[in-house]
Amino acid sequence: MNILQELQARFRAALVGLSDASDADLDLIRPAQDPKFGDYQANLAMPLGKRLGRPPRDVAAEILGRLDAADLCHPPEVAGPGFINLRLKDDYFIPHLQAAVGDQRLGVAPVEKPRTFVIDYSAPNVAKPMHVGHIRSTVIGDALCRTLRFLGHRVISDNHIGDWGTQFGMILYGYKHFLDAAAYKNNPVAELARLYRLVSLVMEYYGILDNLPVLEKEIQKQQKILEKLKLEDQNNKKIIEKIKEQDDKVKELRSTWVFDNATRIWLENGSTTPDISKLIPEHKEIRSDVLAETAKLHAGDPENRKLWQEFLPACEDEINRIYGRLGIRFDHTLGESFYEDRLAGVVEELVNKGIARESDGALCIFFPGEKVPMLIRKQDGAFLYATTDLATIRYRMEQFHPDAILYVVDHRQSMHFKHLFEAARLWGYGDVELQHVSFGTVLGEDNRPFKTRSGDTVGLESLLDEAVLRAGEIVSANDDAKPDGPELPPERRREIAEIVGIGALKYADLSQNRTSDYVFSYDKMLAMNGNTATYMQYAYARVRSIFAKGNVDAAELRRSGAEIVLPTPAERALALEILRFPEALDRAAADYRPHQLTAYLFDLANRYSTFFENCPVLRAETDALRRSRLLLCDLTARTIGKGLELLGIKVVEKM
RNA sequence: GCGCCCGUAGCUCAAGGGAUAGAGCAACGGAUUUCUAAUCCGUUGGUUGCAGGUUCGAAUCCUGCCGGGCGUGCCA
Repeated sequence: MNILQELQARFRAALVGLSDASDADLDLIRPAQDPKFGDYQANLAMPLGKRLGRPPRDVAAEILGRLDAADLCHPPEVAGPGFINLRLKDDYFIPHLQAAVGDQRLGVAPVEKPRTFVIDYSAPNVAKPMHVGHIRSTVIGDALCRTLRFLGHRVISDNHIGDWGTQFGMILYGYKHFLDAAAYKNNPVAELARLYRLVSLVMEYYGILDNLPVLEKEIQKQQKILEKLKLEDQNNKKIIEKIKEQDDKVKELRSTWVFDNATRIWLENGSTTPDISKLIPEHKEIRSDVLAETAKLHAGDPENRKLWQEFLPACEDEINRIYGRLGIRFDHTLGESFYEDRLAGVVEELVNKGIARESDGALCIFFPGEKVPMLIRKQDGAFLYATTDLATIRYRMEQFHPDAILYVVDHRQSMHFKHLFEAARLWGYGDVELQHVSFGTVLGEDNRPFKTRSGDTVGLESLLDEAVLRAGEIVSANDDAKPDGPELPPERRREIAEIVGIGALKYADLSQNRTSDYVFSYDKMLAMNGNTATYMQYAYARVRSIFAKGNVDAAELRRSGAEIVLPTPAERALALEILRFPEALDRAAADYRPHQLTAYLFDLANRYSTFFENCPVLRAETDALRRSRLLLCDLTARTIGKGLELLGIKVVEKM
């Protein structure tokens, strides 16, 4: 039961015949901003009055004259310039609450018109360990899958893994030159990760070696420009500004040089772990050789192909282990390699249709009014990720016939997706909704991209371990402080810590508007106050604890036919909040923003806390009131549990 | 240079063109023989970067400026 939808339906009927009214006006029916305005408010009389050329209050009065909602709410009031304030009758919504008691879906009706979604998220490069950068895509994508699926849509999740790129060339090179056979036999994943790191360090060394002279030249050039500027009119404000800008530019170049040079020395004198200083001289051509290994793989070289087939399962096992820990699964894992044999055909067709054309030796798709094209084939004949993405769209359209394809990818790729979607439309895929569900960067508490102290990106697994470790400390401290003494054995504490730690990590990400960067903080995500998973899990556990303490069987209670009554404001507020669950899910799904759901859960948990403070449950004055309150507790817990489940977060019975 | 995004309380963030811009943290003051205080209640704190404009109504839409991030032809 969606109260908002019901109100909108009633208003729609009341607006019939009122010229110029449309469904868009119904969007202006909302939950009240302030309790003193009632439960819901309709703000549609103002724009309507404007369009009809009549005083809004008159329009509001006319609408109310036609409105048939006496069963839903008390007589509405017109306030201010024409706000219509609506106060629901308890008799109206209590039966819906009562219905939710016996409903697996908590009164959330499936959508009338299910759509088919393909959701593309996580997409790590499987040749290297997952890191902090993968968490947002993975967590947000998973939450969207779960939420849309629960709402009744058909959802196909597809992990478009990187299993065909240069990273595999690096591992191939490493395997052929640096392999520790015993280590590989013992733990292939760890050895491949070691090889990857080794090769990338040596490559970085030669990259820097090449880059330093270029930097020096550029510094000289920019320095000259700076000197010239200094000779100009020093009273001109614009010149002074330019000098400052130019000075910053030079400084930045110099600091890059200093940093790169320090890295060079660091790599040369053997202070790295592992020490690569002895390897450097023996692998002067590593960068082109790695590319050659990649090219050989793509060309079908039997040895490289065989090795790739050997590596891939190990790499996939590794990421699957982490997905297992995160509770994430995919319907499909169709990586880049899956599309390899389709790319040439895609390019040929785009050229034949006149969508792509040659430019500087590459094949490009140009867009009206845009300077930069999208490249679909390089000068050397190799394909690019744009090519794969186009082939992927075709495959998904043919295989799944989706109404929408969502790409949960960070915002830095917005131009790529703009181009990709435009190209897809030119190619004939104009009907499908193509959405870049973008998100910001994960920052450290210094407001810079989250890195370790030595500057490496943080591995995803160590992130999980740290969150779980800290959660464990909190769980133990709390259990030790319980009034009747600790009740959790060590292994149970560990299980709870895993759920609390990983839940905190996910929730911290999901509760933020995905479009902005977000600042990563263990302390904040594990805080017990505020909008955190821990607070929500705690609210859930407290409810369960009441049932345990009162020796109440929740399932039996639900079947008992006990009635809900709402004698106090705290109970009424909690009851209404429970019924708003469907509205929150709709909002979260509408713009693919899970933080709408977390915000709702936080509101719900807050109302519950107020209720919990004010309304004794087990010690309620009468047995009827006790049973009513137990039902409210149960509904709250189930709603929190379901909401968290849709976010991919688990709950515990005790914590 | 061009393009995209962002700028809200000391900090981290909310706010569907709607009434007095809200939370958490921090600070301060209260509540506990706990139905789990990992809590609750309250106080303080704002020129929503600046200047215009559109509108009955702007944090939100438009224009310009200031500040920041990201991207910008053969990586993904």
